[in-house]
Amino acid sequence: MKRPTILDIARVAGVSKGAVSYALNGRPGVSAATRARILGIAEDLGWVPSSAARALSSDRADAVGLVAFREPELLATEPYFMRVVAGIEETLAGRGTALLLTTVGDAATELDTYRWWWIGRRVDGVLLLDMRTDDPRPDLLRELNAPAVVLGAQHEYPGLPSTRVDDHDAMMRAVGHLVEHGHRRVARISGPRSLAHAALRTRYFDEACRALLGCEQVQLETDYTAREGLAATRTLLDGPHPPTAIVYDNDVMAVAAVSELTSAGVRVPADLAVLAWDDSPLCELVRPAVTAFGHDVTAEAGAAAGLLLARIANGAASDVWLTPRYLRVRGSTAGETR
Amino acid sequence: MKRPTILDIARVAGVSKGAVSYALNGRPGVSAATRARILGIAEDLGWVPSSAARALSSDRADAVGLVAFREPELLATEPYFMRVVAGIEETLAGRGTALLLTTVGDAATELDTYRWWWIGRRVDGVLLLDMRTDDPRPDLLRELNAPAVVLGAQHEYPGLPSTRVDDHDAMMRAVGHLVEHGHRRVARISGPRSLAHAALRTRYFDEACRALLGCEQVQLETDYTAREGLAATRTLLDGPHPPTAIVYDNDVMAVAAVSELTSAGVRVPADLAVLAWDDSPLCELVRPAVTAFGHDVTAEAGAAAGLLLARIANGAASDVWLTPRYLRVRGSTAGETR
DNA sequence: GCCATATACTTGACCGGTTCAGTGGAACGG
DNA sequence: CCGTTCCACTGAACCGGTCAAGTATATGGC
Repeated sequence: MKRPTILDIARVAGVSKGAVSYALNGRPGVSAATRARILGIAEDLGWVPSSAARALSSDRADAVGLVAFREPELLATEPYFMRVVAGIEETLAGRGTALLLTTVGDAATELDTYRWWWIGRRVDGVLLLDMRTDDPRPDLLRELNAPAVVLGAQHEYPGLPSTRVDDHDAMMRAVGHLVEHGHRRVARISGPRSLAHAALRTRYFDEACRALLGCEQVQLETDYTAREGLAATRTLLDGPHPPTAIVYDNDVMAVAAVSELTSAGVRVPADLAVLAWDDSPLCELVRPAVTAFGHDVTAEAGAAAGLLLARIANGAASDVWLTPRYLRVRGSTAGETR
Repeated sequence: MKRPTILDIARVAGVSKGAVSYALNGRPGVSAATRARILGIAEDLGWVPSSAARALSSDRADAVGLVAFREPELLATEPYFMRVVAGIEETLAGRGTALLLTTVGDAATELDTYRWWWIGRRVDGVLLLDMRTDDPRPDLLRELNAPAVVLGAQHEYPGLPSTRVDDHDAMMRAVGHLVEHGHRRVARISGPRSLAHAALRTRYFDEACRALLGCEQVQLETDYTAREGLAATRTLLDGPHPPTAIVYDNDVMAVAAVSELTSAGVRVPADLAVLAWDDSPLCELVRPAVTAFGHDVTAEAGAAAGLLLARIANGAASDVWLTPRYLRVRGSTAGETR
């Protein structure tokens, strides 16, 4: 049982395949009656366009790509990535655009993937995630002249439309929230500073502390895993001036810390307040639930996908500012102390 | 700057494009010297095969598909799915095969996706996940004659090679583990019984309880979310004969329960032992860490992807049995009771 | 009644590969 | 020295769409 082609439809309808093509694509050139007849025949035959043929002749792949360059462990634990994928899908679904997904272990493979996908026309464009400082990807994509959109950019990337966030105000509010609850010794456990957003938040944290507490506070760097997050927490608490509140740069570390600390007899938030940067269902999984600065990751990813589709369709290139982050106050900073 | 084609290479090399095709694909028909020269020119020109052209002429898409039919919330929280994706990628990467991923919200869209992907030749085959009772997908894929592999099948699916697991022995060991620790009233909080594995585990749990405890024990059904898991837990503990141990059908519910209960003053495992069916980094995130029955999801998914590639390449169709599940004993069933 | 225009098609080139049936020349055997 | 075989390569069809250019028929205006 061979898959039907437009030629099969043309034969049944008694017209040329050109006419069938016009009819199926809803463009002028066929009468309404003929169009309806052709559509009916296509339906009867169970015709589905050959993506390869379409891609070859119209130079579109009807697919966009997403490359994940993360530790496998983190990829599995952190809800962030799947929420991004879900958001992208929400936009792509129904528009006939597919999502190509791959995970890579090193930066060279990452660049090769973009290059092959684009030159081989597997994708019409790509989404960029987790921008790094001195990230080689924007240059590559500009060189390739491939449509690309940056998800959650902290600054402008010339030539690459982005969904933009600004953590500056959010960080001010985060530290402000802790200060309001009486904290004077606040620390932060950061993700790797090679990531642009982690580096920037580190700066913003310093600024916020200077503004609200009069001096900078200690910050430690980790790889975002629960293991390193816990180790950093221990380092801080065992130090000479243990903080009374810690801002964690992701949900995984914050949740791990709350679990570990409460079971060790540390009262959260009475002895130590915990605030997570990314909000996710994980934050509700532990007790006390974790106060978090969050935003609608799914919606953001959907917006980015929309931006990419627009860029592919007509070269549009304006940034989209995301709705500001929200502070979801939960027990880990403001619970009953008992 | 147009992308180079094999015709460009042919012109530079002074041969026909047929010769270039032979050279690039490593098949006989060109001399070693010519082949080397052509390869060099291709490299210089930065040539990358057009996936569309290749797909069109050779009737291969060099891609496989994965359709996720899950609650968005669960998709984000449960590490399972991302581990599957990572495992698949591990096998596909380097073989030049891409992964098409989509999430769907209903069964009709799910089937349509498979149909379009296959008839439109977007994929050479698909992976099936989360088999349901009376799942319509095997029939559809057999009808389409599309290569497909079932990941984690509990029984044989005629025509569909599978990676097979058998939860029967594992369930016996799980209940045995709890009985050994002195538990006589054991309950289980299941995932939706519309899922084949959840339904089967429900049966196995009954069998294990009859064999090891002399009578069946209570089981409640949920949708796998933390919310319903907690509600079911409450129902059990507030009932007339509260269990002293609960087997949760996924990591999310078990972890949520441990957090909630310990913060409510329930001692785990002294008052209530908790065992999770799927092991994942989540289980290590809470205190006490959650005892879990697990298996190497990443490796399993990789094996399934390998099976699919073999099936696509040569129609091979033998099932692969996975290494048995392991029981990772942690604090939630065997911790110091203090 | 005749030319201009619109409509509803047809025709065929084209996208960039793969593949099969030639073809010309060198090597080889007798 | 001629016929056969093998090798290295050419030429062209083909995959299934898209689309620009061409054609035949109907419609309209004056």
